[in-house]
Amino acid sequence: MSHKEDSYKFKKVISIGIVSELTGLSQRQIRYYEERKLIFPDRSKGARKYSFDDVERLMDIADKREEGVTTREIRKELTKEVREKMLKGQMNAHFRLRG
Amino acid sequence: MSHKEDSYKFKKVISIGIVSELTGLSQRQIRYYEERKLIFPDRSKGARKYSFDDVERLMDIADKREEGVTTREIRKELTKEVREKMLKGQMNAHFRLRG
DNA sequence: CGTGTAAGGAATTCTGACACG
DNA sequence: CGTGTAAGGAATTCTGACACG
Repeated sequence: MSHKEDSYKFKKVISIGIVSELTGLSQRQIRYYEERKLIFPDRSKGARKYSFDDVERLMDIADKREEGVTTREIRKELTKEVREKMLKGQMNAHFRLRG
Repeated sequence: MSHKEDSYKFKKVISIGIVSELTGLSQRQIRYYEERKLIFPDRSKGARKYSFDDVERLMDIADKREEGVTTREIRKELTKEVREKMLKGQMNAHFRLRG
């Protein structure tokens, strides 16, 4: 279930300059989306570090912004997704327990 | 045959400071192995950028160095591998052509 | 040969703020 | 609200060199 490649996708090692090149977003935009809690980089000695997964998420955010979706709405969608995943986890645990 | 994860593994986006943390090698060592043609980072505005594949390769190099293998020998092994891969590619082409 | 280090410069990143709308 | 920009500082990276062995 867990491949070695998974670590590549989720390991936060990319600096903001490269993320900006990869996504086409300005550093200002990327930092702002963090402020709005849409993205959660790690920090290595103060500097933000992103994963490939973060880069993909930023591209999704960019698409939604172009469609006119506000950061607030994107944030809500994220919250909802997290809520659904937790519920799913609960249900899995439930059915696992009951056969 | 080609997964999306492949691009994660080979995309050169990691700066030398992070590679140093990831491998435990000093920046001096990493640059020296490049000088000896054991590793081939990209450059983004002058700064070296490495892939996860490069990071793994550096760990292999580190292991060999600890065993006392010289950079020259490691370089020879690499040359040999490349030679073998080219031969294999030739053979694949050969048998594909002849059924 | 392989690695450490000090040196000086150039490029990167960070934060808080002002601007505009 | 979302993004641009100038500002000043701190941390990063680069190269060529000297050191040691």
